[in-house]
Amino acid sequence: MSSHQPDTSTRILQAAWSLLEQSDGQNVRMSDIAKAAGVSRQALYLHFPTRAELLVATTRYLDVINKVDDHLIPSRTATRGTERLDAFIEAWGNYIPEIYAGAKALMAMQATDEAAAVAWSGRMRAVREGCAAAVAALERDGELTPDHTADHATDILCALVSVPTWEQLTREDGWSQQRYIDTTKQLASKVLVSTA
Amino acid sequence: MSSHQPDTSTRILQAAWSLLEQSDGQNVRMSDIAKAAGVSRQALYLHFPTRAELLVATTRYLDVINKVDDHLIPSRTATRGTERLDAFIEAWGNYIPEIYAGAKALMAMQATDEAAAVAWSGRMRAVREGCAAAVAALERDGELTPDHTADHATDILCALVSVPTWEQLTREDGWSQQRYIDTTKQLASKVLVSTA
DNA sequence: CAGTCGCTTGACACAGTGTCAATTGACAGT
DNA sequence: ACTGTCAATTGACACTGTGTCAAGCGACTG
Repeated sequence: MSSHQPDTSTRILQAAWSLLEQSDGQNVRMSDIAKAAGVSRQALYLHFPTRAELLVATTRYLDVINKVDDHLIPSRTATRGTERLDAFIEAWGNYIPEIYAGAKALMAMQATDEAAAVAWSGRMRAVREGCAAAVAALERDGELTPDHTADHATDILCALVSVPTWEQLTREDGWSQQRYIDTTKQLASKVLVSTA
Repeated sequence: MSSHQPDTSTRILQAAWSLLEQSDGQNVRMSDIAKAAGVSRQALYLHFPTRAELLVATTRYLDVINKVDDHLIPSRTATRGTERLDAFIEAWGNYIPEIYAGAKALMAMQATDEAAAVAWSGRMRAVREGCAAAVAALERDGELTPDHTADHATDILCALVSVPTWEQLTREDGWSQQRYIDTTKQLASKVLVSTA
């Protein structure tokens, strides 16, 4: 609603996202984004100090667009620990493809840009909290395997649902999204739940 | 043995590797390598056509230095499927830290450089063959879980022992190499072996 | 003594990021 | 209408890093 034309910052973010999505997060230059947004290259720097910040802002913009919190409601309302684990994997696992292009661009920048590294690890910290909550729910219900401490189990779950793992299984090995979700749920159960 | 001074190509590869190792594969420029090798920057291009090719050559050089085949002997001579699985994880898992810096540099280049992407996926194909062999050994001994086909199980094992997963657990989560190896063996067993 | 091989020197083209200064156009408030 | 301000444009520039090119040089070989 509101204005017919979104403001320039928003148009830039939309253009950035559209290009990132088209090219899986690769080879997106500032000048490309400017052109797509119908704005001069310098205008980008009036709104975002660096390319890294623009990328970060783009992923944040995505969270708003996709109403990421809504995705997580089933996970938070799930009662039993195992249900919660499945709901978390379902929610996050299905969110990965939404943000993959942005994640990839940001991960690629980490190598050279310190700010990008910090930004990305911040976003991953949020996922880790989701993992930790799922593990805590298992532990509360006495379903957590005795093989691992809660911290240790959180590390494992985090690795299982990481973006590179998703990328390898769905992009390189050709798994469907459904197979990815189902199998990840099953692996997490086998590995973390004692009474499975 | 032989000459007191190794030839220029070798000196370049040694210098490249030394710098990659020092900086975990990041921020290593052609000019840095040239300086470290005591050679002009242009000399690098007389021996390797591009930075990507030099990186690839460096990882190949590592395989020779580390006698990668020797590492794999215990894996190939293991008799039972489960032994073989453990031996493979032990061998490859302990080889990852040796090559990590090179892997990281090559993975970072994939984003922009097609040749680097091809080179890296080629090297990963070799790992996949190791995974497939371990899974085949399990299947032969009737120890493979009925939950997955052999192909599917290979995909899972590949993901479990991937470099990004190793990176996350040991570099971000602070796991010791020993814990990484032990836990990965345990996870692989739980997930792939029927009689575990 | 000529040839050639390996390497050096210095210059250059190119792409991409980030910076700067001058300018324009629109939209206030008085 | 006059002034100020704000958003954006234009065009130039610095910087970094890769890759290319041409000329030259020293050592070893026939």
